[in-house]
Amino acid sequence: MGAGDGLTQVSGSITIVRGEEELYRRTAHLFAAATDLACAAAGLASWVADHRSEEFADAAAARRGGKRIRKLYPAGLLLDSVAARELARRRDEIGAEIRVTPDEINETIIIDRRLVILAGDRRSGPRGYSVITRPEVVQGVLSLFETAWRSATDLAVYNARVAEIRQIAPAVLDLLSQGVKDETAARRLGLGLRTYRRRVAELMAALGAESRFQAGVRARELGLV
Amino acid sequence: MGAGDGLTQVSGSITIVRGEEELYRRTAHLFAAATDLACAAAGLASWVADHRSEEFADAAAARRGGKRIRKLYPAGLLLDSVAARELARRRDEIGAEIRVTPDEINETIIIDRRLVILAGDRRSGPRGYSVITRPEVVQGVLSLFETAWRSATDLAVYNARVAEIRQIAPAVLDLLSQGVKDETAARRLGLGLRTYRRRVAELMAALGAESRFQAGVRARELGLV
DNA sequence: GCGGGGTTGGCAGCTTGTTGCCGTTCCCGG
DNA sequence: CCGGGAACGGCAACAAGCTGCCAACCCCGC
Repeated sequence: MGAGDGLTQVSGSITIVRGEEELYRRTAHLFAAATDLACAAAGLASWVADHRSEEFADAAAARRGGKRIRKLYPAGLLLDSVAARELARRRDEIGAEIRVTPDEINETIIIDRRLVILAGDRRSGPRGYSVITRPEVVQGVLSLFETAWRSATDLAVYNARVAEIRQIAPAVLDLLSQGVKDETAARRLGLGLRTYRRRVAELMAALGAESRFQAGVRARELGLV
Repeated sequence: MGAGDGLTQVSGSITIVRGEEELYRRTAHLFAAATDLACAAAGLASWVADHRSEEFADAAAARRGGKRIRKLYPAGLLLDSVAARELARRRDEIGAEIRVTPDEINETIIIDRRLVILAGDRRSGPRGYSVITRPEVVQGVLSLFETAWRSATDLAVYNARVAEIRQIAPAVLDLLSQGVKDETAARRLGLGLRTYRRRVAELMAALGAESRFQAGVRARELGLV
């Protein structure tokens, strides 16, 4: 069943594509023609997040034609100034509306409200992508995206909000990832313990984490540590 | 100063090489000719860990010639059965002596006790590798490696030790990375709280982590979550 | 100078996490 | 059956983490 060509056909309206090159081959024309694109990305560098920005430079140039591009990213990305700048660049050069959320994101692309690409588990081998055109599924995913979009925060707004914590984030995250206890870390940074813990709580909020283990996973995932 | 060819010459005996392809190009002959190889790897998939296993298949075939290959890996890798099997394969097919340690590892390769390759920070752009022949530095790094090697545990021994925790590790790690509290997690796994916490403590020991944040970072780093 | 707003840091109460202790249970070997 | 060893799970003591409270301080505008 197509085991050799990186493609698995599951049903008439759900297709599993293995690997990003194959996905690109099959979907490039859809992106080029799309007038409405919605993406939820787990990070800065994934295919979902970045997929061939050149096409979107083209799309941006055609923005007068009514193309709409929306991208949803993890809020934690803005703890890193390089990533923050890159997101702003994507917004400005590509004309994408960008919002961020501390909630965990399932990597998703929705094209013209009628085709959905879901990224599979990243852990095992070449990544699988589900390409779905079944209307009920598309509507369901779109509904979830809209909900997430509505509760997300505009890039510029959130960026301003975390500008200050971003200054201290690397130091705090570094100490946390070394297993340093709060009292020691606070002393090293010349902060009171209460203030250090405030900083940690702010970082955890941005990472959308409810435990320190989860925060560690998230921080590593986003390349912050 | 070679900015265009992926190579930066720092001094007569310390060379910075940018990117793994370039590093391979410059060192392949050294690996082929090496009779003593010592590697400390941060994970399963990094260049340091895996660098062209074909060459070592050759090396294994030539084992009668007196080649010695030692590899040091993070103990946490053995929490994953796929990784555990892969390490055993590398030991058996390549004839490498493999030990594991819970301590944090700096990615290092030592060739014939006279050349050292240190992997640089993985966070920014193409990875830099320092190729060092300066004897004092080589001896220093070698000394550190020997110390780590001595305190490390043989693969088979550690593997047997964690075989049982490995069964439950995925479930525990999954719950931890979702931010689930201990009491809830224990109930979900049908364990008493004290036993769940024993499991968590064992996982943290294998990960060499002293805080849950650090454990989360390590677990993610090793691809366990 | 005064008032308002925001931040800091110590304190305290509470929750969560860490680990020793010990009785209970199970398994295995003699 | 008995004894020994290991694991489980409840309990408790303690440490670490979370967060509200509030006084003190700083900055800014009027």
